[in-house]
Amino acid sequence: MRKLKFRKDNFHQAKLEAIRRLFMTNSYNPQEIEAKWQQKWEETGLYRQKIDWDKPKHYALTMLPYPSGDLHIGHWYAMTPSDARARFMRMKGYNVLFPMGFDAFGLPAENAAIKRGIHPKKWTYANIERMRKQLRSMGAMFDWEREAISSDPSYYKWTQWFFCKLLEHGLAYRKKAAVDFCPQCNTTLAREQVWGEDRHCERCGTPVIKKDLEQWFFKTTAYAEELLDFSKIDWPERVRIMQTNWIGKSVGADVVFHTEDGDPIEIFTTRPDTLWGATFMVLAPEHPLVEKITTPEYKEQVTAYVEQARRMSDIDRESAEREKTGVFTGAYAINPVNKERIPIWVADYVLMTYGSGAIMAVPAHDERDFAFAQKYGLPIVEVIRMPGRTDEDGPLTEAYTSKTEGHLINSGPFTGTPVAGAAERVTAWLEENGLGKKAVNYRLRDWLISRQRYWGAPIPVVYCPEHGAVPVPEEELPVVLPEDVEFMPTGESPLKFHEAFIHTTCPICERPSLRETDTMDTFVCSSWYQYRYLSPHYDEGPFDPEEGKYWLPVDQYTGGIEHATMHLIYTRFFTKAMRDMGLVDFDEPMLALYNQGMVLGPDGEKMSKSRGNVIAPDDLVQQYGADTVRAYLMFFARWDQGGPWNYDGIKGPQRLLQDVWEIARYDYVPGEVSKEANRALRRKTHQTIRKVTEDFESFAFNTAVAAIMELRNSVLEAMRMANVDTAVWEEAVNNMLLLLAPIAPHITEELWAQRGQPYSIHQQAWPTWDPEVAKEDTITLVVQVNGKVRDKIEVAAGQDDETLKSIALASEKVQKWLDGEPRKVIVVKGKLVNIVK
RNA sequence: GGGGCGGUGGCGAAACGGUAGACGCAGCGGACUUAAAAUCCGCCGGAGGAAUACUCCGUGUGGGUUCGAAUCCCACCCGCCCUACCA
Repeated sequence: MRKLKFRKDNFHQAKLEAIRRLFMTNSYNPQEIEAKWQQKWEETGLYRQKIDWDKPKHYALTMLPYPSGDLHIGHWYAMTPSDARARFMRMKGYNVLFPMGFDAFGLPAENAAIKRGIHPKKWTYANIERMRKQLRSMGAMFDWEREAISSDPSYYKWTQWFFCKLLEHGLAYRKKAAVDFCPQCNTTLAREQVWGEDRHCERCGTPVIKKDLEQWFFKTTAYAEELLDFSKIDWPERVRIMQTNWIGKSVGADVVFHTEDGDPIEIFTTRPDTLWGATFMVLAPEHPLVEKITTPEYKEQVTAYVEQARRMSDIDRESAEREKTGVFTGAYAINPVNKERIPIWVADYVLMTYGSGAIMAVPAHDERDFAFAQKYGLPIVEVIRMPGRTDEDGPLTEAYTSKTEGHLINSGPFTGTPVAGAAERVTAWLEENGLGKKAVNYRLRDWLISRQRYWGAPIPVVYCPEHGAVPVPEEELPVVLPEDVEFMPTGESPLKFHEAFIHTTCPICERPSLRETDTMDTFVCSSWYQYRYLSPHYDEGPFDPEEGKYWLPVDQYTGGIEHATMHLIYTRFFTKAMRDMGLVDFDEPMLALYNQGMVLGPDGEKMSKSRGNVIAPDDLVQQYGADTVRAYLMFFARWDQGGPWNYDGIKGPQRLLQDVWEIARYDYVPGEVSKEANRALRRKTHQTIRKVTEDFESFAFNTAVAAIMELRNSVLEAMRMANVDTAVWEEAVNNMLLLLAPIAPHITEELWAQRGQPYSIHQQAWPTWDPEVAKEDTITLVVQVNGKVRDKIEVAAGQDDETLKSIALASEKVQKWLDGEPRKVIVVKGKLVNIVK
């Protein structure tokens, strides 16, 4: 196709100007129409989402916000594309559930109470009120009648109920352990909430300390193996990798060593094939056997070392760079495979929290053991021979750790066998000889859920002098958080001092007992919120099973990557536990997941109040209207990547909506109609439907908006030239509105109404394209010589390879570059010919 | 140390192994206006050239595979994120 060169048409130019002047009084006023339609949608219950077994369902979920007080642009960035996708699915014919709520327990509320004397409840609910309004201004299709707030007693009753159920099923337990404690927040933390090299608190950044406390745990490790299976969900590889690494599965063997006095010491190793090279053992300072086996002459220094390790912060202790330290206990163990007598040491590089808290040390084939052996002059015995190495090469200068290259030496029956597969063979041999057994260890720890704070769901447990920890019976739930409390400047939980709360009776024997004063980690609340949304007022269970049958599980989840190893593991754990309790009949809470990126400040840095680079959505909505803000957020970058905010960039989408406003209201009168122009506009319309549909499917919102802009450009061209039939014009304009409806719901609704179309545009069927109409009549045949473009020829579409080849060879421009017969000619169907000289 | 993601015009970005830079922003020239804003028309990767003829160079760097590479492979540099004595 020759590109249509349009001449400027003065008549229509003048007409356009006249029309534009007319619109001055009737111009696009987002504030007015947005408020109007938000109200109408609410009045007509347009977004009420009800079970309809005749329609396929789609449960779209976006991560619920914490009610911090103001809706951040990041919330808009997470929610508006999710909303657009949900609207798209609805127009595609799905019955879509798209709920919203608040993760309303948590520390900031309590800190505000301490700092400014406002009660956490008052602070939280005032914030929720404010944020609800802001959320409404987005024009999202949230069904507000399904709103759930985790700090409502009607919600946390069921959080507590889940606690009791987990306890009943052996998935919750209490134990004394050295746990991470944030001195600033005055509470213990889950392992996942301790971040970074300096091991700081996720919330406030203060380095954590270790404390020995009785705490409640959820047994996430019970599902460690199943959590590694992602075969039933379509989640980003990145999240799967992060979870896999976090769970950290290692396969090896448990081997029992014995001290000379016969005390057994169990160790876990991933390298049973190096057993013959174990030249000493190391116990963690906290290991229970340390005290027993230490000989009198070493008692003093061992005790001192253990004391010192206990006092040392995790930062120092767990830093890999630090030089390893340790002390000899005076005791010896017998290596079970070769009966060698090997010394037992205590060193803090061995952690009590992993494996059994004791290791066999094989300095020749483990970097840490090598460094330790060198420092303390312990023997290094090589048992895996590196290919090409001989005895003449002298002692090893570093640990040789390959599991694939080399063969075993000095290893009894295994001497001479290749290292590849040796671990498995040795494990089998250990089992046959009763020396050890195959074992699997996970890095994943059980989830510590106790928090020494007030603003959370109370752990529903009573401590009876007779019966110990007794769960509160279901009919007495919820254990209500008392409101008449006084906040300590230290951050200490006021529950501890609330006499009426603490003192109760044992549910079993009615003896005076004390209530648990710890509350649950807020991640417990958010582990099951997707179920509460189904029926937030239901009071016979956490959710109405009738609703569950229809809506569950979540089909599409969207949210930030930062929850990969926290919320997203916890909620999977919850669902698996719920399945095993018979509450649901599926294995995974969310079938598909998509992670959006982050909007950065205009300076390219993470937005923060202290940097002063925060973009306030309220101001933007005030200035441009919600539709423009939505369109810009979807347009400016790939959704999964995000990027810096750009003040000028928003003008593009603003002009788009402005143009759409004028186009849709334009009283089109055809002038001199050309068949070619008709065909071209229809083609563009149908191509755009195809492009936008595909882009919505794959979350490529930026190119979807770009495609609509292109259609806008074509429609403006037709407006100027007045060279298409009215029917073609109408088709283009109506489809443009339909395609834009999920992105800019207000303006499209308004224009749809103004054009006399039935309410609501959001209930219309998503447009379909006709491949025949969308097809190109001509193609640009690219002709290359040796891979370099030498000509571009417009030819009719659908010609066979031979024809394209002869057209290409006939080109004068191409002939210039040829001398004689080409060696080879490659034809790419309907696209390109490459001539190889 | 390990793992992941990314590096394309002045900027945000497009591009099933097949015309690099769609779409948008900014900029420049022009129209309209007393003027500005808005709007409209045109140009817009770099070099050479009077040129909308044409040629060469261009997707972080260096190699490789291929008729053909931003795209696939190897090595390296830079940026961001996660993880880190896990036996």
